[in-house]
Formats: sequence, structure tokens, C-alpha cells
Amino acid sequence: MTELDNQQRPSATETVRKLLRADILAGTFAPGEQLRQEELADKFGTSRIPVREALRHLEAEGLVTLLNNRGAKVVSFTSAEVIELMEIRIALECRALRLAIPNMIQSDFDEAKRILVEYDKKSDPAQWAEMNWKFHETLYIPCNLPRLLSLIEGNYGQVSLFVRAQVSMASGKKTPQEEHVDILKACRAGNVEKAVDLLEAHISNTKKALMVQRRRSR
Amino acid sequence: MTELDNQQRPSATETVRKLLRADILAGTFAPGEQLRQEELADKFGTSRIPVREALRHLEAEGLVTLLNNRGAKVVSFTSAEVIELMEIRIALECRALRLAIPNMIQSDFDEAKRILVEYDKKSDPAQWAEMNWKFHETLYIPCNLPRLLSLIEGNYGQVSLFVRAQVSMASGKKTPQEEHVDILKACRAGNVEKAVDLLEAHISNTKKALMVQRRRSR
DNA sequence: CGTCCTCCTTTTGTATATAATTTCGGCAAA
DNA sequence: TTTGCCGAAATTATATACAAAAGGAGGACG
Repeated sequence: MTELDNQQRPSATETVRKLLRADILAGTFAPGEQLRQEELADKFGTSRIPVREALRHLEAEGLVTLLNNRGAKVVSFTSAEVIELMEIRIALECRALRLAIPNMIQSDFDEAKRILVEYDKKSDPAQWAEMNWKFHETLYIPCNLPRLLSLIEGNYGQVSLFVRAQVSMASGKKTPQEEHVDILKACRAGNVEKAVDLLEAHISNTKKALMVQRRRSR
Repeated sequence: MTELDNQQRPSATETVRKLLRADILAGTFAPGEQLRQEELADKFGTSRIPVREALRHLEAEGLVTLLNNRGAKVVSFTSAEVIELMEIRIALECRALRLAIPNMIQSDFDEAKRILVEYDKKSDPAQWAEMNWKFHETLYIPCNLPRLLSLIEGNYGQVSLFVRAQVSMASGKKTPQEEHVDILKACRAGNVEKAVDLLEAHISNTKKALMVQRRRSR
């Protein structure tokens, strides 16, 4: 048994934190939006104390910003900061993949494959985001480093606030799905260097797509 | 002006957080030690509320662990977890260095050099840790990605809880200081691949030294 | 002699209350 | 119209109060 089977009953603070994070990631609270403590306390049926503690935690996670006497806002990134998140993705996820590949077993490949197949069936862009994360996560889990995985997940959470539907394919380039297939193939072949290179290119492509997208929306 | 000139006067919560973190990193509170809220509140001259909020933040940072109705402890890592921190160092710091080198200017080299010289003058192992961090930080700062730098700093904070005096050199290997010199030289030469490889080896050596050290202390 | 139960103490978790700060509307003056 | 300055209302920050849970000493029972 690991050390993580502690909490018997979740505290109010943890409940609020979990629900609030889900709301933020689901877009219920938009980036930049003010989060009023009393409102949240009402919504979650607690006093403001657990709300404030949850906000402090989410602040450290990078999902909200707290200013002195001015409360909390959902984070809102500048273009440069979103690019930065992609650099962090490259750093963390490429390392995780590198360490994961030697540990992969058949069921990991099967699971990844299954997700890709399901991916193609879904038509709702909102679900693509979910599938995309599932696929990537599946590739990294075998590295067996929970803290690294948790950093990746936290960073990805911030990313997903801004990279809602990442459909875009630069003209003539491969689609993200095609890239997924290629990455999985390299993993299967045990070709660490190739897989990592492909992953870096994959994330880099998202980064570039974002740069274009953001440049347009001025 | 950036976005970080907000806080006019720091709140009690932030003050407590900063001081408590300093205490933890300085070893005033040892890993595994219980942190009593009332005690901390007294020490910092506040009520327990700011203390609790600071603890929530530090929990998210990974410096303390909170258990339900059982309060906070300074984190205490298993051997495997310390190894994991080094993997995260490799992921984050190698990427930062890679992105930093193209942006380095003369004053960056000068500063790094200055730190290395000072390094040799100090005899107190406690100061080595500080110098070591300063040197690494100096190399990464030119990447100009504040979030990445903040992740690196947070991770390094956890590392420094357990890697007090990293003097050890495996027999026949280079000392950490010699490795520092080599890394800096590669940076000066603009040789990104070599510098990153050296850095990875450098961190890996620390990792290996830790593995030996921990194996002994059983 | 050891184990388990109970009660008391300590400590944590959350609600309520109070203080301090910001925000905003209105009014006056330029 | 615009600017700037009150002052009330809203909102946040912190303290205090109370409730709930954990920890520990002592005693009953095997």
C-alpha cells in the first residue's frame, strides 16, 4: 500500500478545491473572471474559509491569481505565456516519455491504440480535448514517477484552459491524430529517440498553431 | 513594467508563507516534523488562518503534507522520490539551459564565472548549497521564461531539503565544481548540445551519489 | 503482563464576527 | 464634459469562537 490512502472523508477545503478546479477547467469560470468568495461559498455550501484555502492551493497550482485585497481571478495568459506552457510541456513530457518507453508492456500499447480509435469516432471537439489528454497520459504513465506525472497534469490543466479545440493542421502537415499514430508506432518499436523527437515536434506544432491563431485574433 | 508589481504591502498569509518556507529550507523544521498551527501562529504573530492558508500553498508547492484532521508535516521523501526529483531536474533544467544559451550575453558568463570563483573561496558546506543554486539559476535565467524558472526553483527547493551538502565525488570522476566549469565553457562556446549533455550528466551524477549515500544509510 | 476501552486533553476544521481595503456612485469644481 | 474628491456599499483579510476529530493516559478486563 502506498502513502496515498489517507483521507477517509474529504475535508470541505478539498471538496471545494476539486469542484472549483473542475469548473475552471470546464470553462464554467472563464479566464480572467473574478471569483467572489461569498458566491463560491454559497455555491459549495460552506463558509468562506475553505474557499479561501482552496484558492490558495489553486494559486500555487497556477490556475488562479490572487491579488492583495482584490481577491481571485481565473488565470489569463498572454500569448507569450501560452507559448511558455508549451515549452514546459516539451520539457516534462519528453522526459516522461523517454523514461516510460522501456517500461511499456503490451497492455499500454493496447490502451493507447484503443484511445486513438475512439478518438476518431467522436465528433465533438470538447471530447477531443479529453481524448487527447488520455492518449498522452497513457504514454507517460509507465515512467512510474508520480510527481513527474503530477507536474505534467498540472501544466496540461493550464494548457487546456487556452487550447480548447486544437484541430488546426498547418497546411500540408500531418494532423495531430496522424502524429499520435506515429508516436505510438515509435513507442511500440522501442525507438526512444524517434518517439521523443516526434513528441517534441508534435507539441511544437501545437505551439506554432497557437502562435498563428493568436496572431490572427488581434 | 511587467505584471508583478502588484502587492503593495504583503499580506500576513504571504509573510507567513515566505518565512515558513525559509525555515523549512533552512532546516529549522526537519523533514517529517509536525507543524503545529498554533505554534506557528504565535511565532509569526498572527492567528491560525494565515498559517493555514500558507500551509495550503506550501502543500501545493510540495514542501509540506496535509492529512485530514492530522495537520501538516514537512515532507519527507523516500529514496525513490528523491531520485524522482532528480529526473524532474533533468527535464526542466536541461530544457531551460537549451533555451537560455542562445540568449546569453557577456554579463551572464561573467556572473556565472564570478559565482564559481566565490564558490572556491567558501569553506562552509552550508554556503555551497546556496552557491550551487546561484550558479545553476544564472545559467537558466536567460531563457526568459518565468514560469519554467519558477518550476525549476520549486523543484530545487524540494531537492535542497535532502541534498544538504553534495560534496561527494565518485572515485575518479570529476567534482561538481569541475563539471560546473565544463558546462560554463560549453555555454560560452555556444555549444548547446554539449552543454545540455554535460548538465544532464552533472545532475545524473548527483542522483547516483544520492543512491549510494542512501543505500549506505540503511 | 498485555490489550482494549473510556474519558479527557490537545489539535485541527469550519463558521461567524470584526477590521481593513477597495470599488463605485454622486456631487462639486475646473 | 471632464476631473477629482468624498462616502457608502461591497469585498477581502484576519481574529475569535465553536465543533469535530485525533491522541494519550489511566483503568477494567482478559
